Amino acid sequence: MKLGQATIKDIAKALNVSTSTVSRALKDYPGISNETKKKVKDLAEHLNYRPNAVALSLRKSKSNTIGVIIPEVVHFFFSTVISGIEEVAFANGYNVVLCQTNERFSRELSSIETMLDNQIDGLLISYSKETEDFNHFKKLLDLNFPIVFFDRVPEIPNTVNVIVNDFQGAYDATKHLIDQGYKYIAHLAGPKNLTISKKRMEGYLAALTDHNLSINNDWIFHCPEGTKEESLDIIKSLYLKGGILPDGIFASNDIAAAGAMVALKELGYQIPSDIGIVGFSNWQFCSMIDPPLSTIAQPGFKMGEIATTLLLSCISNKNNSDAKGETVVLDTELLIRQSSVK
Amino acid sequence: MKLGQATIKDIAKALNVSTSTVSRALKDYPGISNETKKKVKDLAEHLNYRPNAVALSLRKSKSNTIGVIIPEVVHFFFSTVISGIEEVAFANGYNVVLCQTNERFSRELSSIETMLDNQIDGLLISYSKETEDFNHFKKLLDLNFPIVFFDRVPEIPNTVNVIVNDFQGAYDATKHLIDQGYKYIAHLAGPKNLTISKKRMEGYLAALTDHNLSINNDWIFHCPEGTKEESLDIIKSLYLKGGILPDGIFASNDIAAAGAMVALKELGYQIPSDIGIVGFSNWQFCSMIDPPLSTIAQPGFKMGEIATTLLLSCISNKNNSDAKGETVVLDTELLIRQSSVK
DNA sequence: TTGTACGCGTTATCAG
DNA sequence: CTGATAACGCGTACAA
Repeated sequence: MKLGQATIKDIAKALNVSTSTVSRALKDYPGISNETKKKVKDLAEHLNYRPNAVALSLRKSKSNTIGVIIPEVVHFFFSTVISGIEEVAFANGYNVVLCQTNERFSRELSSIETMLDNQIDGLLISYSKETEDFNHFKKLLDLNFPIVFFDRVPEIPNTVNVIVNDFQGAYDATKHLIDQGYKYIAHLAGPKNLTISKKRMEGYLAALTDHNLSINNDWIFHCPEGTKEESLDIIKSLYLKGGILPDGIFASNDIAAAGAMVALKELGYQIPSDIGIVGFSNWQFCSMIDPPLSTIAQPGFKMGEIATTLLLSCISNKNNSDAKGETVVLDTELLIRQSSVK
Repeated sequence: MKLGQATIKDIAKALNVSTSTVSRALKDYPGISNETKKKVKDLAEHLNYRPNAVALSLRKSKSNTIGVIIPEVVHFFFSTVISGIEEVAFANGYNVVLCQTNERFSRELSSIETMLDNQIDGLLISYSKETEDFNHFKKLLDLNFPIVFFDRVPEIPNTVNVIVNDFQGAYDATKHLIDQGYKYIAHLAGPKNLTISKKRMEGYLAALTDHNLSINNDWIFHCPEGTKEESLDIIKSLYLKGGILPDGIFASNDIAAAGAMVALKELGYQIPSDIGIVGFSNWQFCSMIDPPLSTIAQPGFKMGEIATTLLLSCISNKNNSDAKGETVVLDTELLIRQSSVK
């Protein structure tokens, strides 16, 4: 909207100079007399002049804005990443526009379109669960448009990615359960088409194998929704079936772990004495529930910072075309709480 | 950045017509032959033409973008509000730029400035804990700039606000504790300068008074931080002091309630049999902790929807100047879980 | 039915 | 040291 904001033109008119003079004076360009410079600056301050960012974008074909696309804000990990992104972006004079896809592919597509219409200089994205086709990314990458993927990264060559070591995190979690004496460990896995789900599953399997524990495919459950209810139902029906049952659960996310915990408690099991549980992400509630949930902490803030730093450097190096792909892998941390300590 | 995107000019050149013809053809203006219209549209589609939103903003002095300022994304309530905002905004062709202040006044100021530089059409804001001076809002309001306040609203006449009935929510929570037989009810209050804190306190006090319970000022604690640790410390030191102690706690937010719960459990109290607890906001963890936490649910999504609807109508009615203030009050809902049921 | 010219706010370039 | 001009991409009043 129009705020009656003073423009460079207004200043020029008031001072009887040209707009170019005003522009130069304001930016301390060489070759402006101190006198006019002072006059201009004083008036600008007095009128509370602020350059119109839209006009600048148009003129310079650069908006100083980056787009961020995430699945959901109501998600501890992602909201932490956002904070990291904002910090670095603001510190470097960049603005952030944010869209959540609500895990829907169509929303992802339309968000990207809109952001491009608005001339964003680059894109940070963690794609939706529904996204199985990466052509919308490839098209942009072919045009040399700066994109950094974080957490959920596509299998496309030469992209710039920031991820956590999901394999290692899952391995650590599972090994920890094993070290605690749990021998029959089930896994609540994430959505099938996400690499993070696969890596976590692999870490889980590797830990079992490395410790000579057998793998039971009936104890690996996919949780496409990721809701508490989903895992609650899964675990309940598993334990109600009877037979040989797991004495440990590694869940690929905390919500699923919490659901499992509720289910087990309702069935009368004691945690951690009967069954040990470890989650993934370190949501705030982990330390609040009973027993407190052991989990794998992901450095979300740091991920946001790094992803943004990388993106900004992509943006400035866009000419030096030889853009090799790059994947930064951040370490996770096993947080041992009571849910897994016998 | 420049994406090699086709412009209206490119189409015009390719078709040997003027840019105005192209412009008109694309928008189905009257007075364009069907023939050229078709040619233009076909080529536009073929080139994947999309209008440059920045140029449009400049031309029309309208960006179709609204700014949203909140204290923190990592906050269940606010992230829910964001979803509501996005829904309505997108449905009406508006974009959303988001900034979090991290509860800092300086960040609030700078975010607003930046957003104005980017020509946002209106602002949705829930201000920071540190904000005690509202001049930055007043200035904009005087210029007739569209602002809608939500949840945390300033005491300025004739503003447009969306809030929940904090008084009633707090009253319901406290009354519920009383109905359950708790007689000595403490209050963990929010930051002093927020109206929501005051209202919740008032609701708490009114419920006590209405039920002939005495008010004990030593049992009212302010929690400026709102962290778990803060309330944990407060409650621990209270109960370690001994003497007559509360048998009920109404916390003005769930995190504080959770902290209190941890403290009490560590001290060996049973919840809810010894002490009943009710929180405020209905974070996801409420149903996961043990015992599940009774709380007051706030309709965050709806608040976002309504606030945005109001803002958009402010934006379109900016001429019909007689803008009276308006405050929409949404109902809360008492969710009774085990933490408060004797 | 179509084209010309201008302006939105800014800066880069070229002249003076 | 300063000014005029063009351009970024688009829409529109006016002219033809």
